[in-house]
Amino acid sequence: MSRKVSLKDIAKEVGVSTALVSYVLNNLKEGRIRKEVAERIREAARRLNYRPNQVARSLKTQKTNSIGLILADIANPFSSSLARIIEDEANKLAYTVLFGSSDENPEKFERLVDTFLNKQVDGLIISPPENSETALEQLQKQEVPFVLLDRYFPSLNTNYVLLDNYRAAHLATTHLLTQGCDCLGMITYATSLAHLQDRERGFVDALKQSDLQPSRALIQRVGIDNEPEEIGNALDQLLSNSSRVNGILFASNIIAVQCLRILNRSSIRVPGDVKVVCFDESPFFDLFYAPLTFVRQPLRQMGEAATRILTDNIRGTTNITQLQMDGELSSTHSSTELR
Amino acid sequence: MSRKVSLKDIAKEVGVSTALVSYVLNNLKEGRIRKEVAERIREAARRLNYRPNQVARSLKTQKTNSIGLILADIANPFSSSLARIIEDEANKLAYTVLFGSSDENPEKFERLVDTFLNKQVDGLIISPPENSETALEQLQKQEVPFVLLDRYFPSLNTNYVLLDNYRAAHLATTHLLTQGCDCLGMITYATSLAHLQDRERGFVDALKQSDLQPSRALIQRVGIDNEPEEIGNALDQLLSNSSRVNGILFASNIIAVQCLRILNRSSIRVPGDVKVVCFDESPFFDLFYAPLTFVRQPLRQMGEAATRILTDNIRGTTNITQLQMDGELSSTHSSTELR
DNA sequence: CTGAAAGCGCTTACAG
DNA sequence: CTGAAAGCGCTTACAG
Repeated sequence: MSRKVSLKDIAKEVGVSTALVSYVLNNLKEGRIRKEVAERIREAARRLNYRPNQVARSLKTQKTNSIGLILADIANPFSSSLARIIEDEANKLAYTVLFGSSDENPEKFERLVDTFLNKQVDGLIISPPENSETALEQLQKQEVPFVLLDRYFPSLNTNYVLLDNYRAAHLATTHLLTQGCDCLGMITYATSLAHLQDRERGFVDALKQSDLQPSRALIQRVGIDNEPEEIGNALDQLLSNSSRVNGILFASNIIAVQCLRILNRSSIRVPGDVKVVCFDESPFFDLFYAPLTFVRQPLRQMGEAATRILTDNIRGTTNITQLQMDGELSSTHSSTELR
Repeated sequence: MSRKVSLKDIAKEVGVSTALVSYVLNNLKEGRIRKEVAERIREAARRLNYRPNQVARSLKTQKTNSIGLILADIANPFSSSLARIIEDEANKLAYTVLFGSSDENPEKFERLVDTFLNKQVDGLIISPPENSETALEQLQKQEVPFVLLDRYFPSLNTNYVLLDNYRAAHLATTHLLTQGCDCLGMITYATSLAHLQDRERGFVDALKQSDLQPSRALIQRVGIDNEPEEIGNALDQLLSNSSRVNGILFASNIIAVQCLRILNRSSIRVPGDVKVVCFDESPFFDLFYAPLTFVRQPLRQMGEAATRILTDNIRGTTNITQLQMDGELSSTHSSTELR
């Protein structure tokens, strides 16, 4: 690459100090620099195609204006939707975002954190995997600004922004009951992650508290790596003769899609034979022949809040913000359009 | 944040120069440093929780080991799948990735390029919007390593990796013809983007060259911003009485989903009333009641190739690589599983 | 085997 | 209004 032009080059060109060039290009000391000199500096910068080296600036200012975003898997539509919202909000606040996928693997997660911190990101937005508490405590000890997104650890007093999963699951379950289901099933994950346990508790409590107590309720748990076979087996269990459920709550959109495709193939009709409610929304739910009911997470609010809380922390705020937002029950064929 | 520990702190602690510390921690001059000293340095680094400051390193080495990824919209599953593949490949090659969405807007695109270059990324992977040729020529002039992904400009001699869209569309169209469609439609974008024009040419040429010439063939073009209404109108046009098509090629998965949902609601049966082939794959296609045929792009090969070509260029290669990869016609209910 | 020193490209307190 | 100079935290040619 042809040598890049630096402040020094401009200074030489114009015949002033680099300090002055820096002031002018950063619009500092506005009134205190001769208009004429300022203009010559700007002109030279333009002419030489000057590009401020943010790396040098970062080294000096100890700020990179970049944040790290760690999700389970950016290829998951739920994650990429959040990523997009965070990107927009971060850009608005003059931050760039680095991203990484943890694959639910705490070691990989720690490696990502390490890489990002070495790159001197100003803070992190994290959807943490299981068993990452220690790593997060480490971050707290090092006073790295971060906010958890979508997930949290009750044992840790950190910033977080997530759905009120208990209420959402409660709502979804009650919906199934009022739709007349008397034998309910849930397919969720075998995990210690609190947000998923909240969904399970919401399911169970809704059943307990309802007058419409189902004759049976079954919970199937699959691995968080979403093995299609395992999900298929879970569904089979719920639909087997001995436990024929007529209402199912799916704890994620991936579980939902996997199960709906199986229902398609087995010609089990929704909602005729079995009613379902899914967690998370997807524009693709519209492909299903019947309207699907799902818990819509307020993704935009969540992403924006997480980004704002993070940047506030970066800029010095020390208070901890914990947000549980309400989801709403929605249904395709009435939902917002895909873009 | 409690002051960070630097090389200097370790040097002081151990009683050696920072140079030595640097050598040891970078595993340089292996044989030429006393084992005992090296061990003491490593131990101190560990004990003090030393974190190498990549910003300082980058300033000195003129390499950031990060690449910028610019897509149309990271929230689009097609984009996020590519992003994930690129992330993995980049990590393997010791690069971190920054991302940005252009929203098909050339001004926004240029801003992103600018931001990334100011951050001194070592190179860019770009899915360029319309009218970004000048910006790309600029990059060439500045000798910034970059590779185009999914899209290209025939007028520009740049690296690129993309589907052979002409052949893929040809294949898809021929498929519809052999399925007995005698009145074909295509819904694509009104755009100068070459990869989409290639799809259109493939469609048209397949018709011309076939013995199974359809009685009519219609092309509807919608804006690249995917206005649902516009897509709906396009579909209406194809299905209106005067031009009742029985086979449609959708130029993107977004167009496909939008149209399939409308077909769902209008109770027009696929493939009974109309057969369709979609571009791009989506795990969610499985939600559709009937098997869907689609052009599967070799995303993994594309993402990996783009990343490798870029890093090769960063490391000094100067040759230009242009790859058009073959897509294959695939169908849900037989495709790989969703994870 | 090891160290002193320059320098990457900025910012910014200080001095005038 | 403007400049000289230190310093951010590294790397690395050079010298010994």
